[in-house]
Amino acid sequence: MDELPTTPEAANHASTETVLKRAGIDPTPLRLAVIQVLAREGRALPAGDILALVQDQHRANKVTLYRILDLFVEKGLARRHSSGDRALRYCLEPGSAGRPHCHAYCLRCGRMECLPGVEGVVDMAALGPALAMEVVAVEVRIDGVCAACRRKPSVPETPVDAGSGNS
Amino acid sequence: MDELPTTPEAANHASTETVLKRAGIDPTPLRLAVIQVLAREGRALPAGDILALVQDQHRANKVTLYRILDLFVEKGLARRHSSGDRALRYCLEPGSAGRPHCHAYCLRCGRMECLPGVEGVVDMAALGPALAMEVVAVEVRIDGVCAACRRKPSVPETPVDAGSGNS
DNA sequence: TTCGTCGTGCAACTTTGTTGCATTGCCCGT
DNA sequence: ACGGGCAATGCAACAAAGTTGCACGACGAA
Ligand SMILES: [Mn+2]
Ligand SMILES: [Mn+2]
Ligand SMILES: [Zn+2]
Ligand SMILES: [Zn+2]
Repeated sequence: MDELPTTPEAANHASTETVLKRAGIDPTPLRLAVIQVLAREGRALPAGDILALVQDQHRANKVTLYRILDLFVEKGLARRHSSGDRALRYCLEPGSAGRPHCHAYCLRCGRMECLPGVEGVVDMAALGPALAMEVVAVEVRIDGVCAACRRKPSVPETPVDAGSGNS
Repeated sequence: MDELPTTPEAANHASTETVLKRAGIDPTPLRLAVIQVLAREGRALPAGDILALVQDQHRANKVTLYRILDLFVEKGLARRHSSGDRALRYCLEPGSAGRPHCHAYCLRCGRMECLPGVEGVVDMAALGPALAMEVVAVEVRIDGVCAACRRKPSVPETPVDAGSGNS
């Protein structure tokens, strides 16, 4: 089953199907399209953006998309994060390893990049009082202005539409 | 110079007014009620909760509340945080120091407690790639189950049809 | 076939927050 | 006192993101 794919496209399709199956998820065309969008973009996207990208190839409904995203999160395939704006964002586990990771959110363009895992970044011991709680997850988000945006004139343009040139 | 009252109670009328004035905010009755609720609760509250608490004493409209909260955030009096559910939460700077701090969010009861500052908790150097961004804020949230909730039966309300005389 | 489940779609709804505009009270210059 | 701004508040309508209820077609098991 570890055949070398001949093209990146084929690799993407073949391996995402395998990923879904191994997670116990029936690899329907729509689910494949969703996971491929997430894999291709490699960062945390709001559902609206995912829908727009998926719809480039597939007719799709937002309710179904939300259900697919919930399923991915439930099965540990994807993670859901909040960005401080109103929309939650979804990303794959980078490297398909199941480790939680930090994010960087650009307040100007709305891009949310995945960063290394939280291990070594957060010193849980320094949070004394927090340890009164049974920890389930640790969210770390760096808000700021990304390199690309800093290079651009700081035009007070339309603020953060969470859109990335799609649709 | 910035002597805080020795008791939290004393803080509740005389000093909240001073805090507002020093922040350049006209201390209207409604604004005083809002900051007093935040000071009294000492944790991060969603706007809906703040409105309910304020309305115990004061007739108030949600639009005005949102505008007051925006103003507090803009003037650096309060902070806005996301909790993973879709309501943003507001808290005062603990100790009236202007330092950002971490939070603990209970997934069961929804309480969001303020924790110590992020200094000493997050190792920014460990985030290599993130440093491509000009950092504006660092959000750290610990999700889990708080001590109080862990003590309670894990299922608050289950539609189990045990023989309790319900037909 | 008949049945049940699964994946999807659509409309209506809920929650959270925002916009537009009216009203009220206050300060300020006349 | 008068009148014009202006700040603070309120109300209704709106908007974005997500959820619920229900229907429908596909498909496989009985
Ligand atoms: Mn991520
Ligand atoms: Mn706080
Ligand atoms: Zn950017
Ligand atoms: Zn709790």
